[in-house]
Amino acid sequence: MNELNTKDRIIQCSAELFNTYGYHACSLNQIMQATGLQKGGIYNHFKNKDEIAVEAFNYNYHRVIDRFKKVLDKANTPTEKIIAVIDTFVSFIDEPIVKGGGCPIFNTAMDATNTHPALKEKAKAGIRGLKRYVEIKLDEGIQAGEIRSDIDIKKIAALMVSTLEGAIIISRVEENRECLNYASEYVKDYFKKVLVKVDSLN
Amino acid sequence: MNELNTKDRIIQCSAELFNTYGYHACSLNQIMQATGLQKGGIYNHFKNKDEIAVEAFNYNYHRVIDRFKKVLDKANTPTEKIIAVIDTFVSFIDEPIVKGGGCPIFNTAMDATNTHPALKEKAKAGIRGLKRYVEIKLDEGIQAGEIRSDIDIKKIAALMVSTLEGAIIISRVEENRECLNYASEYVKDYFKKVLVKVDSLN
Amino acid sequence: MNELNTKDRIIQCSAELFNTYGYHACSLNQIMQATGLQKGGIYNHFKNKDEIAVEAFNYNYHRVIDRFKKVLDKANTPTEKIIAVIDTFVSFIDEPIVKGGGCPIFNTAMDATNTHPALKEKAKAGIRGLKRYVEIKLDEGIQAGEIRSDIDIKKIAALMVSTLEGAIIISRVEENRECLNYASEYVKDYFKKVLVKVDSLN
Amino acid sequence: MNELNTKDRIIQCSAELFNTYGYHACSLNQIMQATGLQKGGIYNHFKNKDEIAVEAFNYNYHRVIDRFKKVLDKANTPTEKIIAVIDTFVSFIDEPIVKGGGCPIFNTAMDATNTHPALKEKAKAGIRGLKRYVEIKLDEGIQAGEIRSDIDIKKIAALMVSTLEGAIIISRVEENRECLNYASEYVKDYFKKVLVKVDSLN
DNA sequence: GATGAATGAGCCTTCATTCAT
DNA sequence: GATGAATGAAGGCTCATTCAT
Repeated sequence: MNELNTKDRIIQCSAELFNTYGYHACSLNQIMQATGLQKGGIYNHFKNKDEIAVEAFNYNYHRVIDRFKKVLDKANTPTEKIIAVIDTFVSFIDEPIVKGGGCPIFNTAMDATNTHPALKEKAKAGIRGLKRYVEIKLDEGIQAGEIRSDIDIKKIAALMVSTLEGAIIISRVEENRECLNYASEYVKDYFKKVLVKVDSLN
Repeated sequence: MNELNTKDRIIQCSAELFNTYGYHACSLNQIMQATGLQKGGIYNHFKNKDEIAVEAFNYNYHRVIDRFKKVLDKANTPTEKIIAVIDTFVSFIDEPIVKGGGCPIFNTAMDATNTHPALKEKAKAGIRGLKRYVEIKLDEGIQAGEIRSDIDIKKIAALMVSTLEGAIIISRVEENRECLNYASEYVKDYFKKVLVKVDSLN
Repeated sequence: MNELNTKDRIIQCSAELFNTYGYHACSLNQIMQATGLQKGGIYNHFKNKDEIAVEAFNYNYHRVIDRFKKVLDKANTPTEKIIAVIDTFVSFIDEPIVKGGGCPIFNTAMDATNTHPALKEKAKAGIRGLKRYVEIKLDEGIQAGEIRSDIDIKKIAALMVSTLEGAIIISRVEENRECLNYASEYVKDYFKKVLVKVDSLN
Repeated sequence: MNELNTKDRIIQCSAELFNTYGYHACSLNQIMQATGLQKGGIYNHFKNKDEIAVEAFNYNYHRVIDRFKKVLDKANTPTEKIIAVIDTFVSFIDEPIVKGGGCPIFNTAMDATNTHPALKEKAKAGIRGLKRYVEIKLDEGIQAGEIRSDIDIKKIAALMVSTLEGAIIISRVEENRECLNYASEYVKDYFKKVLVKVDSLN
């Protein structure tokens, strides 16, 4: 039960490596070393490096979503959940989801944009999924009457993701939380002051 | 005067290639093909690929700064200049500074973070330079009495850069302006409504 | 009874593949795919690829001999049998004995000559067997008094095989019957005009 | 002048290796060893193994044609030239044109038929060239009035090539001249007794 | 300055074979 | 008998770099 089959072990190991180094800078030799398998042992489970990369991305994507779910589970009200969403983004820097740090979805997006069409599409869909997740949480807040109903959910979600992901990239490069703190504070403040209905705060 | 020396030609060509493909996915063969030079012709000017990459980054960085300067030259007041700063970020998607698209500073930052320490430091300094540039423009606004003097310049600049760069990444991957439009509108609105002194609008 | 055991199925499948691609260009993966077995399922019946190749050759060799026997069964006189021998060679192009076409004995001979000593010996013996078969048919003609008794059986048989096999190779490559038709017509004509006793034609 | 450039050296070495082992059984490591070059040194001159194989075939093909030309140069009359053609085929066994033995054109034809379309086409054209060469020599005999003018040149040439090439294959596998001797004697005899005009022998 | 042949390590992938299940 | 995971050598090819010309 605690045992992991080989294919999954390869996926987990390479998920870390791809997130750390990117597709082209991560070699099969690194995956071999990380998994303790030989070339052939890896190719018994995947037909080529692309397939590993795609499955590694899927794995990382789900870890991102799982992190959101896990953190949001502890939040009770829609308002709390939105705050939890923001905190989850912040956690990408404090406790990276995957070795290599940052947000694996955006890391892959950048890495694959002009070099790996299939992977780029996966990352693109991943970004859409991330925004959609935020949109849903905002909508739940509206349905619950906690959030103003006159806002443009899509725009707000896009803004939140842009700001927080942009800040994650900066904080990852600068190796400090400063920028992400600014973003987190600001977005939380904006949410509380602008989006939350006045009477719901009472 | 119109002629370009070989070294600069190599830098320009590889600046495009590195921005498009990243350090590891861009080979010297591609640079050879782009420049029309042979191996030796390139190595006469640089001692290795790293050196080319570093100079290519410098070149791209200055093109970014030049773009800001050029656009801001047309703005008269500090307030107009801040708006122009925002518009410049937007222009990264409409008229990419370098082939490959997006912001070369952030592209390099992502590419080099775990794979190329020297280049990462360059990108880190580049991001700092970008934020500093915005800080200076905000400060000029304060000095001119157009912008509220009680704001945290560093924080505001960081937020602007985070939001707009995050949106640039998304728009680049999604191949449409939507996300960047949201960001641009929002940041402009925030600037006008929150940062600009009330009486300065009269 | 109609069922085929696994070992024979492997032999038949690989006989086709080896005749089509040759020893080195035919991989175990192809044999796996053709037989529907996995690696182990094949290695349960053969200790290595060589053993499969040898048995596949045997199988193909016997199919060649069987084809001769089957066609010659319909011929009544020794003279008719010689003509049938020639027609059988022609049939190698019209209705290939094995997928991949041509004569499996000569195909293997060419494939194995400098690369696979054991297989080469098998092919060498196969060629000898083929010539011997023709010699026997010629001898039967002599014994029956239909063929001139002063001919050099060995030489005639060798000539017939050389000419027809050479033509088979050409026709296989050219993908048309032209060359083999020439050879067949000529050899038949030679047989009738030179080898058959004058009085036996009356 | 006696020096050979690297590309030609690669071609010559691999021409031998391909003729000996065939395309699939000849590895780049063998070519490396034979030429004394490293991988990269080979790939500086050819874009891939196919290109080497094609140029190696061209080289071998011309060596075949050159052998014919060289031997035929010593023959004076058209009749002598035809005899010389036959002797040239015989020489393929006595003094192989290329290491590996036999006729490189037919060796390649067999090797490439189902595995290497491009090479097969080259071999096919090579066989056509060989037959055409014989046709021309026969035609010269007719023009000179030494050979009967009522023969079907195309058919006779095809028969000669079939018989002699078929015999070369057998003699190569059997490692003795017997079969080729039979073929050579027979074809010469046929030529002298049937094709040559009676009065030209006086 | 520029060439391009040469290096040799490294790339991704496939190979024949083994063996615990 | 059959599976298919694992091996590890070898496959063809590309890489960044060097250097004699």
